[in-house]
Amino acid sequence: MISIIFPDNSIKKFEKGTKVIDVAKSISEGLARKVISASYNKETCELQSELLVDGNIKFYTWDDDEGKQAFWHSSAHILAQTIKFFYPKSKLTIGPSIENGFYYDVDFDGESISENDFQKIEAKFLEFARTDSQFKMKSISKDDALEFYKKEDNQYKVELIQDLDDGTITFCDHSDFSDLCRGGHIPSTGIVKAVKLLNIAGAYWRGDENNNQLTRVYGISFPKQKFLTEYLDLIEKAKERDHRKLGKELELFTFSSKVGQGLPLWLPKGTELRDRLQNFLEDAQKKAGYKKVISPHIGSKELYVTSGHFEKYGEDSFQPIHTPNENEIFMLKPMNCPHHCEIFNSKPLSYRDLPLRLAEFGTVYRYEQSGELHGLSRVRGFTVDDAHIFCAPEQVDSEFKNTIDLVLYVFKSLGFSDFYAQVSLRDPNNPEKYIGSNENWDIAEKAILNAAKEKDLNFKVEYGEAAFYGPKLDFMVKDALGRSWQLGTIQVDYNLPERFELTYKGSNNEDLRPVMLHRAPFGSMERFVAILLEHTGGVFPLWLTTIQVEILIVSENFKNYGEKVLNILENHEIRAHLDDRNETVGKKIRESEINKIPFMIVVGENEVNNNTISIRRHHGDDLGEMEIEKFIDIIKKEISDCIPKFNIN
RNA sequence: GCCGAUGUAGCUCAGCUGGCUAGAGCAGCUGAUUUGUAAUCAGCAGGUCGUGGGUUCGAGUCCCUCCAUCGGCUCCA
Repeated sequence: MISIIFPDNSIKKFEKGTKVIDVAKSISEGLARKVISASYNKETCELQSELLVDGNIKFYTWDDDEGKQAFWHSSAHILAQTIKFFYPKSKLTIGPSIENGFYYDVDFDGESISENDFQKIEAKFLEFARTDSQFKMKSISKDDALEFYKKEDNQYKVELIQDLDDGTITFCDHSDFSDLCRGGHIPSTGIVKAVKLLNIAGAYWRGDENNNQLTRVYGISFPKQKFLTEYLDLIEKAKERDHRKLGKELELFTFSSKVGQGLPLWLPKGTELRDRLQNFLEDAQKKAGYKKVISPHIGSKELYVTSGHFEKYGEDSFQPIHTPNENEIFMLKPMNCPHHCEIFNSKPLSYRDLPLRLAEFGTVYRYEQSGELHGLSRVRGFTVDDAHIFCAPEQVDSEFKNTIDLVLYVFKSLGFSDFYAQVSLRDPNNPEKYIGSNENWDIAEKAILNAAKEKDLNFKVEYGEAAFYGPKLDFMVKDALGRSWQLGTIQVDYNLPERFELTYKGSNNEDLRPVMLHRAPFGSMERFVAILLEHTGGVFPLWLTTIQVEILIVSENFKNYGEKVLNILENHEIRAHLDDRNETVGKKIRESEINKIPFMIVVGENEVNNNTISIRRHHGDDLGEMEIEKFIDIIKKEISDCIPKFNIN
């Protein structure tokens, strides 16, 4: 007999060799019907697995993430089966589940597949699913496994198997299809009732661009047709919040192929928005002891040779700018730090001057790969809300934590609650990728981890993601379609102070080396506005929005009164606009709604006679007729309630 | 940069298997209307069909080049 512990901590005895599904049945038939995957002692297992030792069991249904992963992973098997049916010569590689669905990477070996083929593949997929074939795991010797794929001339699977130990290799069979697989399936194919292939893309074998490029087929599947319909609706709705669409509709920014790829043009409304964000952060930074500086958009090549960036990125960036003097070479500024180092160097400093916090909304230019450009989220010219904190080593800890506070303040002010922190450390296997001493890296990495813990951040550690000059902590936020983007960032740098030979005088008149912190709460103005648009759907907080009040006159006869109202509002520093066009009220309201104006004021004969205004909110709430002063109180209170307040402790 | 898809008026789209002067709605302009909570009516104007080349008696439609955009991959100081 073995003892099995359930999630509620109850313990039951079972015969050794009892199947997982039978354990589920022992609880209830209902559970046994719903359960689609399970874990035993924290490892995924099959429902048909026989339990041989004591352990903790957990059952998963479609409602659990683990259940969905098993469902989609199993769907990838069916997709592979279908692809093999239509393209017998194709070579399968890997087919995992992902956050939303699954994919399979396939080498089609000269044959081609396109979206036009999706329909027939989906139909065949469902046909295979309806055979309701069980997923069955089997162990196989390394030699047999290699033999199996060598016969198919599948070098990818051979490569995978060669990395595995004999005795640990398993295949999963369903119907007449067999695939190398670690496990974690739903019981049978019949549970999959709906499937949709989403797109095809190129993907490099093992994620390395020096390897063959495979064809990745993305799909998603569901246990009910209805869920698929709902999912597709959700995607359509999310596309409505795409910042590229909203940016065009709200006239915030544009691009021109004549200006160049990835070079955004900020329109008047977008510029106002961006300025307001900039002022908001600058106010906070002023209170937090930052000093503003300004540096030019180019710098001599020597500057970047000194910083090490030329060696690292020179080939892949915008190329040097030449002058009539043969030996004079400048580079477009790809970052602000080297300039700020020279500002630090501009006069002798002592420990009493530290921490020195130099802030600049600095525009930089990076030659991003053309395929990477994405609306405002990834561009070639952008403005970093940059600052560099030069401090004594013993100040790193507190400066780092204060900076986290500033970033959290920015996020909170703009309603970003769904984010996580990514701590990026060295790749322990490739120490040569980084510059700076091991000792300094250790100190910096420890400082970041401590700060993240102490500030109670929801963080995960990624090895090998550090910048070449130091470890960092990035604040990651998702866009409308669930893609993660880095916004705020804080980076420790022991390297540039070394390269620029930065020193300050200690209390004993000795020369000491400062530590540098790079930080940007927004990340960049471009990307921040992009994500802000997608999160708010273009309905910005009242304090941030460009036009707070649109005044609509019922007819031209009330233009004078409208102007009077406009005047009063402007005197109270409320951002209002008078729509005095010769159009119907209905049309003006419709346009104000489309432009997402928070308040609409309607004035006509009634209002003129009563010396009042009528208020309508965005989305249709009618606040009725009231005196102007009363409205001013209401809107002022709302603005002050939502306007961010920054207090330093 | 790589794989795949897309590109018709300022915007959103129609244009069948190649066949007369390429259509619509919105936006714009002009005029009428003086309007009460999500589109008043009429008229006008607006396109070398992304670019360059090719096939053809004939190309928005077929083929190639380049450019840009979109979905991924790789990259992201």
